[in-house]
Amino acid sequence: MRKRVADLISAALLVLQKNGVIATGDLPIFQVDIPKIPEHGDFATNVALVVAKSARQAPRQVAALIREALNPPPGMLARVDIAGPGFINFFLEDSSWLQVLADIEAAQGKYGDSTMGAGKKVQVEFVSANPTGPLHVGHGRGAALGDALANILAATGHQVEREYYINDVGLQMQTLGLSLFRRAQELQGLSVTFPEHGYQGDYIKTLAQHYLAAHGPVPAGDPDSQTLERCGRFAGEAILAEIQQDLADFGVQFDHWYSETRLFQEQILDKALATLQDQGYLYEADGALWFRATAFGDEKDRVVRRQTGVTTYFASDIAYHWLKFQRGFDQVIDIWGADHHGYVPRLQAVVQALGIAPERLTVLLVQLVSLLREGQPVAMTTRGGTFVTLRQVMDEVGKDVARFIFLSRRADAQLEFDLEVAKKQTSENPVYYVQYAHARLASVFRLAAERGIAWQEADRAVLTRLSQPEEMAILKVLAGYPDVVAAAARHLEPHRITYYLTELAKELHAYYYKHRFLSDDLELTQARLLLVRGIQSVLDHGLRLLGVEAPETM
RNA sequence: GCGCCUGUAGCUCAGUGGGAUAGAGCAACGGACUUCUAAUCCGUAGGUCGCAGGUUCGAAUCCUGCCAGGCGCGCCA
Repeated sequence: MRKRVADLISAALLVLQKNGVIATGDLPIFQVDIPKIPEHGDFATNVALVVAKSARQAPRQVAALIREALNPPPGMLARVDIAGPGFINFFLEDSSWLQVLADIEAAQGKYGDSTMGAGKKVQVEFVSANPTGPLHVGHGRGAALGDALANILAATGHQVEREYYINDVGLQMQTLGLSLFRRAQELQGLSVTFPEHGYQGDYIKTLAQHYLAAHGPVPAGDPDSQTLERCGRFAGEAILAEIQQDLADFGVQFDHWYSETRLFQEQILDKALATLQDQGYLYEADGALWFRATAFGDEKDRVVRRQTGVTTYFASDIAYHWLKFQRGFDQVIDIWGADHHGYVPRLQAVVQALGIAPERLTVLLVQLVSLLREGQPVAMTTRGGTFVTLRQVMDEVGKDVARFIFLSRRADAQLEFDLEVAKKQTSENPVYYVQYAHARLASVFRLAAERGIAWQEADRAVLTRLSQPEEMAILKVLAGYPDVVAAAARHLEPHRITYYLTELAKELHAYYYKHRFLSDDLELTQARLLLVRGIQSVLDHGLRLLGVEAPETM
């Protein structure tokens, strides 16, 4: 609907260009907004304010000329006002909003989808937690965000792949192996000193039991390298399996689980570093190999291969991102915890050094989640092993609640998650508000079916029975949905969907309270069923994007 | 010390590439169930948009400085 108005204005501007009122050339960029106040119409544009300067006339005069030049189809516009400093306010005929319901019906459950990303291949890499411990709430937020984002990008026509990068190489795996080894020794009654930087969570003890059951007793003293590696691999694989189960239960399906090990096995690291070498961005100093990150604005150069000859984690990331673009993604989105933000400039530097346009890599930083219980912070230390896992949160409040709360904030704002509030099945908990709207409608349709009410196509004759203010308000909200999805995709902000759904649910609840849908007036009943079916369709679509269930009953 | 994020109602947060009188939920207060699901609805009250400058027709939004909170600044991952 907004687009129809914008097109109308563009056409008018072309007329004015031809008449020499405004400068020829590209059309100026103007906005068509939905005003906050009804008195300002259904849509308002600032076009006259934008054009006024080049036309060398007062904005209100320009606005009048534009209004003259408008050529709307019959029955579309009720009124066009010029207001304030030169805004043009459009008031649509009520009946023109009814088109929305026909649009929804025609889309067959896909109203909100678009083709804006057609032909674009996008990778969303998220969670990617190291397989050294269970997923915690912070990972849950990243999971909800990445998954919803991927859904939204897919709905807007992008070709999307979800990927999880497994850091299963390096020092941390040795530390993990040693932690397991020492716990195993403890279980055998040997007295040990636990490694200072070891993983202390209880889950390591459990894994040690499993290890002993599978491989038999461990020797006293320090492990040889083979044993250490076996312990590390055992723990890593077991933890990864658990992570995969957690994510599956959280409703997240990855297309690829990419192991860092492959970067070595398939010589990808060598190829990527060779590319940088060819470009002249690598140099030797102090016995190490460095990447010249300062050439692209990073604050210092970064080591790629240590004095010891072992490559760094950063080197793996160079290779991994080189590979991502080799794999043909137009857009690569990484979702990281905000504590890694210092890492962004060097990775952006790598992308540029590889000759890739920097805007093709987007790193989304997810701020941390602080967990509360009854308003009191829940203590969390990462290494110490006292943290709340995603599994615990899922068990306690449910997947849908957790996802909805995670998606009810901008990613770059810190999130407070109160377990007690999330557990309440009350209005303090917005997810139920939206789900309830959907279930309520399902209930209405069940009853309508029982009463044998005939369905009706969304044709004009029936729909003109919709004339109540609540009905007009709903139509306008429904008309805005495609814009919301598109904006969520453009800005990579799923929370826009969350807010929209809450608003739509509010419209439904108010409408439901005030008017009966099923009445003796068959035509009116059919019209209202069409309207609320449109609502249900959009609620369902939006909740699906968020990865939250749309229940039939509650 | 340097860098990134944040600062909007009592609380948690929205605020659409600068727009007209800054919004929602919760909490508070007052109302509404013989009805298609009250997990709902209606109403009241509540804000110097952290502070100070600047840019312009117009700033919560852009720029600069300051203040406060969070997170980073390894040849760790």
